[in-house]
Amino acid sequence: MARGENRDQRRRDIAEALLRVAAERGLHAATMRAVAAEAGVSLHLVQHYFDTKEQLMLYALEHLARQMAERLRQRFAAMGSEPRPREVLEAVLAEAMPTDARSRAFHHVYTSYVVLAVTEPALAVHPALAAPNAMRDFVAGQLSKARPDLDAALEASALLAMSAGLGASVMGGQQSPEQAMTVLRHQLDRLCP
Amino acid sequence: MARGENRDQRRRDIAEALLRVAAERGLHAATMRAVAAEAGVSLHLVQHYFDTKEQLMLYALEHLARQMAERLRQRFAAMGSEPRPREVLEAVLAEAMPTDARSRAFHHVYTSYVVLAVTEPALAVHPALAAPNAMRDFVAGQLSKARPDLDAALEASALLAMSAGLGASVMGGQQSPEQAMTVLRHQLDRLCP
DNA sequence: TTGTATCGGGTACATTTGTACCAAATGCGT
DNA sequence: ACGCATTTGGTACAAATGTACCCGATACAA
Repeated sequence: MARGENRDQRRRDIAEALLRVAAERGLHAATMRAVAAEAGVSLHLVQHYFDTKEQLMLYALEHLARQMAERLRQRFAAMGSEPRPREVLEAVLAEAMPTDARSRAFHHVYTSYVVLAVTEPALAVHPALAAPNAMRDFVAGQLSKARPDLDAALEASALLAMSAGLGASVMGGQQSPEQAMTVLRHQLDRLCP
Repeated sequence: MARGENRDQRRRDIAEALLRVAAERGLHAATMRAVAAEAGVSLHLVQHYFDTKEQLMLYALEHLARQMAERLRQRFAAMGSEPRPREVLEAVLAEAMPTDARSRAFHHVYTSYVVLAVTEPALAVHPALAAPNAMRDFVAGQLSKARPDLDAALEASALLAMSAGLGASVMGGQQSPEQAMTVLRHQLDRLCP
């Protein structure tokens, strides 16, 4: 039996259990015991696969980033071979919106990590939290392709900030996902007619 | 001696101690003992003025909202009697940007509360977390005054979302406050020429 | 078969946290 | 001066949490 693969699968299972607990009860509720119970394993097993809680937290964050990247990949694959920039941008920004339970959970946990990173240096340096930078460059590239006349970096920052802010307000229940998407599309209309 | 006033002052002192701890070490680090130590009083005193930790948390949130409202009032007072909408909007949105240590602390703690509210119903219903709604109405009013031709509610949502998102990215260190303000002013230029 | 390393489970322990209880001190009216 | 209510302080306690330790079981190598 390939023990290595099995080990990685176990680690993923446990990390996903942590993300489920964090999504439903908050990241502070993701204790070692709660994660073990959610994963259906013993406390010692969690300790066995992750020597310390910090390692588990970091691994779960990486797993979260992997899931996000995978979902984006699927969105791109669903589009044609030469999609229009406007189409790409709308897909990316829609993915960043908490519409269903899964994306709500993602937003909640990711924001929890971001807040935690403010006071935890070990988290702050983690590459997964630099994802917005890569996203900004990508959006800027698409924008400059569609509208070479405007300041792509600036507009990309504005667009992503608006997307993040709208996502937060949807999470807070201040507006519905549809309203948020309307606002976002309105901004997109200005940029990519 | 007016004991009532003294009592309120004490409660404010303790609440501010909680906000300081939360800003520097995270809201999860704001334990009863940590707050007492920060306030320079005994643990029992904190218990005396706030029967339970939840009450302390709620009161501190209200105090945070009061401080924010006070700062906004000062910004308005510093402007002329009949300020131009563009001026008002820029002041409001600048206040929402984490430029100095104080506004950084405010952003950090407020976001911590928002994240907590996702899983804590007692917090979710708190009026202080509905502040963005009032802010949106206010911004929409200023916008419609300057540009009656556009959809004020929609543009206000967009502007506030962008402001919140930019604030978050400044907190995360992805860009400087100056860069964020540049982006924000660019959007304002589009709306209020 | 025997030894050994990995996987799995249960229990124990020191620390921390919210809360409760009991004692001293201080201010005020009588 | 005395009694009483309020304020302040110290200690105690049950629950939870991260971590460490000990004991089987199982699969592979010699």
